[in-house]
This record gives sequence, structure tokens and C-alpha cells, in this order.
Amino acid sequence: MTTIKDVAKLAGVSTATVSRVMNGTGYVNPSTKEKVNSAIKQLDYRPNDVARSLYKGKSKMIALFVPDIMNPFFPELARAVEDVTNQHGYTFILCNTDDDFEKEQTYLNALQQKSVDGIIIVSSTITKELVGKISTPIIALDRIIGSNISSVTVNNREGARQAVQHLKSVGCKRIAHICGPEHVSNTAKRLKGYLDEVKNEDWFLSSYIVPGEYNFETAVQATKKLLTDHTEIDGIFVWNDLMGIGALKGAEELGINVPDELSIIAFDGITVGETTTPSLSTMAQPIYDIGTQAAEMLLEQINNSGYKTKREEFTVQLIERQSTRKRG
Amino acid sequence: MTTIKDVAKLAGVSTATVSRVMNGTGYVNPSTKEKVNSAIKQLDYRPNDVARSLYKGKSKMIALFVPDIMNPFFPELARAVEDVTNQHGYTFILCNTDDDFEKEQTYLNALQQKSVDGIIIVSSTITKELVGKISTPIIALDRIIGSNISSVTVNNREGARQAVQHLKSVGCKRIAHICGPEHVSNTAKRLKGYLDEVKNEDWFLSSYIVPGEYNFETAVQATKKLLTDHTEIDGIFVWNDLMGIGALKGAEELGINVPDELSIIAFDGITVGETTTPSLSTMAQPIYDIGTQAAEMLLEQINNSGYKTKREEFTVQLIERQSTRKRG
DNA sequence: TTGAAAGCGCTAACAG
DNA sequence: CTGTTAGCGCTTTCAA
Repeated sequence: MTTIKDVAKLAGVSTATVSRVMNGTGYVNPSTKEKVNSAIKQLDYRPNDVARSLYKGKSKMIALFVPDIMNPFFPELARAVEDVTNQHGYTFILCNTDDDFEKEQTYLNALQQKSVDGIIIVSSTITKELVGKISTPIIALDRIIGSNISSVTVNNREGARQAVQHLKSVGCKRIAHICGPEHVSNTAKRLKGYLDEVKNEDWFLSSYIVPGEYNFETAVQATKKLLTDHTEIDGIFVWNDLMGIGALKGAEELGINVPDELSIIAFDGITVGETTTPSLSTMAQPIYDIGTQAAEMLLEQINNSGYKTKREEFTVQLIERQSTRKRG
Repeated sequence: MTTIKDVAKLAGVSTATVSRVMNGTGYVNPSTKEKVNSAIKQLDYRPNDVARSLYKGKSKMIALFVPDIMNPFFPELARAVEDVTNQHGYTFILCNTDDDFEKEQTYLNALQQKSVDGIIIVSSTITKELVGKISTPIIALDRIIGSNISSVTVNNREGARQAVQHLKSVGCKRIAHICGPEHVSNTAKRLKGYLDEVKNEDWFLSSYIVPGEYNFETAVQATKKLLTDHTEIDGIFVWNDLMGIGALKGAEELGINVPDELSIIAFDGITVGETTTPSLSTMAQPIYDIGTQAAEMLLEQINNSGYKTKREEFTVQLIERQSTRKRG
């Protein structure tokens, strides 16, 4: 590998001068600058980032922790973060944590040891204590970790309310809710939103609330059980799109027509929701904007020493597709 | 940050001894080892990987280039690579290239400057020339780059043949093919497999072959046009699952029933294929195994200086789902 | 305007 | 068995 020394030698100057030329720091005579630049070009020299990092204590790398890369929500998010960080000359690292505390810890250590400059975290298991011990800038995404960690979220409760309102508006009379995983904070929030809308209805039964897991197959089964136990159900608000697609499948397997006999709406707004038949109505999060915002906040926190904790909340938006339709 | 010096001081030994204890290299008296270890624990010391990398010229990082993180195929693949690399103590870096030569080049430079130890590349645009200039170990995935780059692929042509055979076996009489993007090598291979099976059929028309893009919406349109122009078509082999789901949607929008009037089979075996209604028959690639294999080959190449170029080919497997069914 | 030299934190000869 | 020392490639005072 060619080093700064090689360049210095070829240009007939000291390594300090080469460094100055590269970084545009300090004064350097135009003619020697010329010589240095041509030496750089001639040798196709590229500085060693590791050496730089060692000196500076910074690596120009940013990481994103996601619980499940297989859920399309996260690739869409990752895409946004990647775009922003790349634009600013950072290298992007994606870490899949499975919402596993051990894995998160391992990653956190590894990244700190590599002088990663900042981390964006989507996690339900990580603790404020763990994060508090870390000096690396951190942003919480989609969920809130602690009061002194900046976060980017959406209005989950209000969004859930709107979802249920929409089901009512298309004529649903008995509306159920399939929940998300218990340990995820959004689960409680969306459940609250659902309850806001139904708890005073005379038809409401607590058994209309069914627990769910973070995956397709479980949602299929939960839906089938729900619809078998309660044949009167004509609307379901599902915790997220992935599970919503499972609900679609469950209904189909029971021979229940969506949307004629049953309306389904979910939450997230991932692209696959458009591709199903029927396509899935949803409360869409502005996924790309969320990722962008988080990345920008992180960069600000990295570069401004006087940064103060922020809390950003985005608004979800109803997207009506085929799985909910006005009934006559 | 606590450094090796702090540990040395606390333990009353030299930094060299601390280093030896950490790395288990060379002899060290049990009792001093004891002292060092307790000092490490007491200070919660973690070695600086950047300094290590600088000295060793290696970073314990591995990267994966994918053209489109939003296609579920790649997260599944990434998952596999991540698992293997993590197991071996490497940090995994995912790079989204958009099959854009400039982006690939930028990433390649950035990673080299960071002393990344190896790269797995899925790319149709990257050239052997570019890769040839790089000393970092590289594995080509899903596509072949050059003759002296190891690769992991699947039997695309034979798989395509089997897909068409399957369509025939369920009773299809007029079979079309929606191709992949022109510049991707697999496009030609799968097309050849299709042609192997149909070119001698008396019903075959070259207009049964329609060009496609790497996305859902285009596939919907291509399918609608195809089925409108050729109402006799009763089977379609689609280049990949994402586009296959588009074909499903296209047929549905025309009111054509799948599989009663039209059978559809695609290629890849991504999980979402199970979730659609009807679910999508496909030639499944062993995605996880492919990723695992590539990662293992890369690690071998990194660690064995006497490594020789390899070419691994996996076999795809027919998965019959609802989109193809025997017709009476 | 430029060079010499120290040092970022760690490892690996080389002595002892 | 352990310490001293040089050095990985770069940046930045400090002098000149």
C-alpha cells in the first residue's frame, strides 16, 4: 500500500505538508501544493482511514440497529439512513439484533472498540443503563429508550385511533385488534388508541383483543382463531402490516371475503402492502422521512458539542386500499 | 477511554504483558496473568480495535454489496452472511449499491481505506478490471464477475427449464416469459432455460417473451399488456418472485383467475411468496445456504494464503404453491 | 511557508 | 517469564 511517506518522497516534501494539502489545513505554497497533488495522482494514493481514526478517535462510521432485517419496514428505514450518512461521507453499518439483549451488547462493544461515531437504535430490550454508560452519540428510533436519549417516533396512539375510526366509517360494527409483541412499547400505545375508540361501545368484549407475535404465520393463526371464536367480527385493526398480510391470509383460508365480509387495516405503510390481493389499507408511517430525520439528528449530535436532547414525532397517514371498503 | 497503559499501570506490569494476556500469546506467569485480568475487569477495559487494525492491517470487518436492499431476497441473504461473520468475530457491513458503478467504486475505496478484510459482491455492473486492482479478498455472489474471482451461484438455466416443465405438467399450453433486467447475467440464463423448453413448440411466438424491470409495478403492467395482447396465454414464468407477485396482481386486475385460467411461477423463493393470495409457486434458491457458503468461502480466502479460486453452484428447487395447479 | 518530532493505542521482535 | 522499544500511517503542535 502506498503511504503518505511515498507521496512525500516523490513530491520532495515532508509528510506534514502532504497532510496539509490533503486536508486543506494551514498554509501551503501553491507550487508545492501542485507538486503534492500530482504525486498523489501519480501514485493513486488514498490515505489510510484506520491511521486517521486512531489519531482522531473517530471513524466516520455510523451504525443502525434493527430488530429484524427481514421485516420490510427496516430495509426501507435503512435505505434512508444510508442515503443521508453516505452523503456526509460516513460509512453505514447495519446491525441485526433480533431484539436480543446479548447481541445488542456485543454489537455495542464491538462498535465502540471501532470508534464508531454514532448509533441509531430500534430496540425494545436495550436499557437506559446500558446506553447511559456509552459516550457515543445515540438516537432512539421508533421507540423511546430513556429521557436523555433523543428519539424519533410517530403518533402511535392517535394513529391507532384513526385506524379504528376508519373501520367504523366503512361500516364495521364489531372491531377486533391483533396486538404486537408484548415487550414492544408501540404495542401498548396502539392498543390504547384502539381502546380509546371501542371501550365504550356496548358491543365491546375484551376477547376482541388478541395477543400477537412479530410474524406472519402467527398472525394467520391468530386471525383464524379470532374469526372462528367470534363470527360477528367484521373489522380488524392489526398491529403492523406484516401481520396484516397474515390476517388477510387467515381470512382467505376461512373463506371469508375481504373487504365484503371483513375489513382489515394495519400499521406501517411498507411497500408490500400494495402488492397483496386485496391490497392492504394501513396507517402509513413516513418511513423514509423518519430515517432521514434520525440520521440528521445523529449527525448534528456528532458535530455539535452543544447538542441537546430532542424528541421528534411524525404523523401517520391513512392509506385506503382494497382491504377496507364502504359497505352498503 | 481507558487504554492498555492504564491496565499495565494498575497491574504493575508492562503493556507488553497486558497484550500477551489479552491475546493469549507467549508465556506469562499465572499469578501476573491473574493480576492483569483483575485490572482489566476493574477498569472495564476494552482494547481499541482501531489501533489493532492499524498495526495488523486488518480490521475484522466484512462487507456485502447488494443492488437493492428493498428486494426481500437480499435481506435474507444478508442475514446469512451476518450470522456467519458474527460467529467468527467479524463486524458486518451492508452496502446498497443500486447497481450503480459510481457507488460501487466509492464504497470499494472507502472500505479499502478502512482495511476491510473481505467483500462479497452481488453486482452486474462491476468490472473485472476494477476488482482486479484490489487486493482485498472478494467473492462474487449470484452472478459471476471474472474467471479469477470465486463465485457462488445457482443453476439458473436448469431451474428455468424446470419451471417451464412444471407449467407444462399442470396443463399449460401457451407459456410466456417475463424477463429480468437486461444487464443482469441471470436474465439471459433463465431466458435460455425457458427457450430450451419452448422454442420447438409449434405454438411458440417470440412475442411471448417480454422484457421486464427489476420491480413490482413494471411487472404488473407487463403482465397486463401480455395477457391483453395474447389472450391464449395460460402460463407465465416470471424472472423473479417480486415480479411474480406483480404478475399475480396484473392478472387479478384483468379479472383473470390464478390458477384456474392462468398459472404463474417465478424464481427466488423469498418468504413473501408464501403470503400472497394465491401464494406463489417458485423455483426456490437456498438463499440462506448461499449466503452461508459465500461467507465461509470468503473467510477461508482471508485466512488461507494458499487459497485458490472456487466456483460453487447450488441447485434450485420447485416449490408448488397455489399459483400453479393441475387443470382438469 | 515548511519540516521535525511526538503521539494516537496496540503488537511483536528482541533482550534479558 | 517479562520489559524495552520500534513502528503501523497519519495529524498537529512547535520551531525555524
